[in-house]
This record gives sequence, C-alpha cells and structure tokens, in this order.
Amino acid sequence: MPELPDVEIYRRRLDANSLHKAVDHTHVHDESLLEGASRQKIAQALIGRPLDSTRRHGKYLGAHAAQGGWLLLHFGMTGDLLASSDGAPEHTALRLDFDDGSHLDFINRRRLGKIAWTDDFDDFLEREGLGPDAMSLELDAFRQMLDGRRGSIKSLLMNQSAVAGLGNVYTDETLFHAGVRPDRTAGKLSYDEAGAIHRAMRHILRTAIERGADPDDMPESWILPRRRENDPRCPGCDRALETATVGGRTTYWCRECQR
DNA sequence: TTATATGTTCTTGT
DNA sequence: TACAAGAACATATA
Repeated sequence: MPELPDVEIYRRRLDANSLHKAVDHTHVHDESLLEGASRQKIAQALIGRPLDSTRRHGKYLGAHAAQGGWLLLHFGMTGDLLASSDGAPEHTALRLDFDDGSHLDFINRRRLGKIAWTDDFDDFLEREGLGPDAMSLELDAFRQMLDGRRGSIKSLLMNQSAVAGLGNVYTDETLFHAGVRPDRTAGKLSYDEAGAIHRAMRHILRTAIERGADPDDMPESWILPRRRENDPRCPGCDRALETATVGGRTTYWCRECQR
C-alpha cells in the first residue's frame, strides 16, 4: 500500500520519464477522484506544455506544470503510477499523453485516491491540515509533537496531521526497531524512547526507499516480510509475533523486543 | 459467502 | 475545546 517510500518511488519514476515533454492529451477516466478540479481544468492547465518538476509531501505527489500550478495525486490504498510506452493498464484514472509518444498512467483500483489541482503547493498542504513530512521532521519538533498526547503512539504516527507519510506497515516497522510497544501512550514516552522512535522512523523510510519500496526486497531483520506468513516470528528473538488492533489497524509486534 | 485489508474522512465520544 | 476512537467508504482477494 502506498506509504511515503512508495510515493517517493513514484515521484522518481515521474521525474525520470515524464518531465520536459509537452503534454498532448489528458484523459480523466474516473471523475469521482477529482477534487477541486474539473476534467476541463486539468486539460486546459496541462495541454501544450511540459511538466518541469516534482515534489512529494507525505503521501502526496505533486507535478508542477511549466506554466504554473500543481497536479496533485494521492494514491489511497491501491494507487500506482506507471510510466510506460506500451499497453493501456486497467483501472487508469488519469492518463497523460506526451508528444514523444510516451504516457503516464495514474492507476487506482479501489477509487479511494485523489486527483487535485492547486496553484500553490504549500497552501494546499495547509488546507489539508497535513503535518510535516516524516523524512524532514526534526527531533525537537518530533518530541514536541508527542507532548500531551493521550492516544497510542501508533495512532499518532499514522495521523497525517501530526506527521505526514507513515501508514500501517511502516509504523509497525518503526516501532519494532525502536523497541516500543505500539499501544504505549504517546505523551508518556521517555526522552530516550522518543529519540529512538524518531531515529528508527527515518532509518526505516530511507532504507525502504533505497530498496525501491519493494516488500520482497526488505531486510530479513524487518517485520514487514513476515506479515503475510501463517506463523510470523520475531526476526530478533524468534518468538511468535503478537497481532492486535491498534488505531483501528492490524498491528504486528513482539512482546519480548518491544516494551 | 463472508471476512479482511488498506488510508482518509466523517461521526461520535471523552 | 481539543483530542481520540470507531465507522464508513470501494472492491479485490482469501
């Protein structure tokens, strides 16, 4: 499921394949995903000029149009972004055709994603109430964010208005590496525990991006590859992993290694 | 057939 | 009033 590392991979894919080429046509196949933008608006804003840069914040990807304005994509639970020159993938919600014959497909299988247009990226982030990006959130700010929070640390890490980018899977991974139980009260974590979580979060995200956000290519020492096994065991101590519902999501954690 | 999975938004509760 | 928790959403898969 697209969390920060996945969206970063999409961003790089768009960067590598779809910049600096004039847009010939835009095809909005699923209008239900449009927010604050019409089919006509997208066409008028993009056709005839290229995209010239990209930006990611949390799970949002922005592509900047050369004549101004940002095309914004949110991938929901089943989104994908394909840059290819052959075939027409199923479930394409938005397709851009470029003048060199290539195209870019924004896929959304379950239609919980979003296509938006904004003149100002930062205004958009503010209106959406998004917190700082998980990769650039400094330690001091992270500690402040925890202060006084009564909910679980897992819920807080998944709350996009607190910190943008983490979803269920990478939150579990972060807390496992920090050695902190997911159901601990966020505001009651020690100074050192907060530091460990912050460090683990950045390490996990950076590593996942380096490995192309491919679940099959994650380190053996991670929980992530074991989530789908029938008898998942802790990569640290080999004890059976616990499953619980925390923050409304299925949570994997180790009773031995996380306190 | 039904339960489950996911991220966000909306609603309800503390 | 702020914060927290849970339901709803769409739909493919087990």
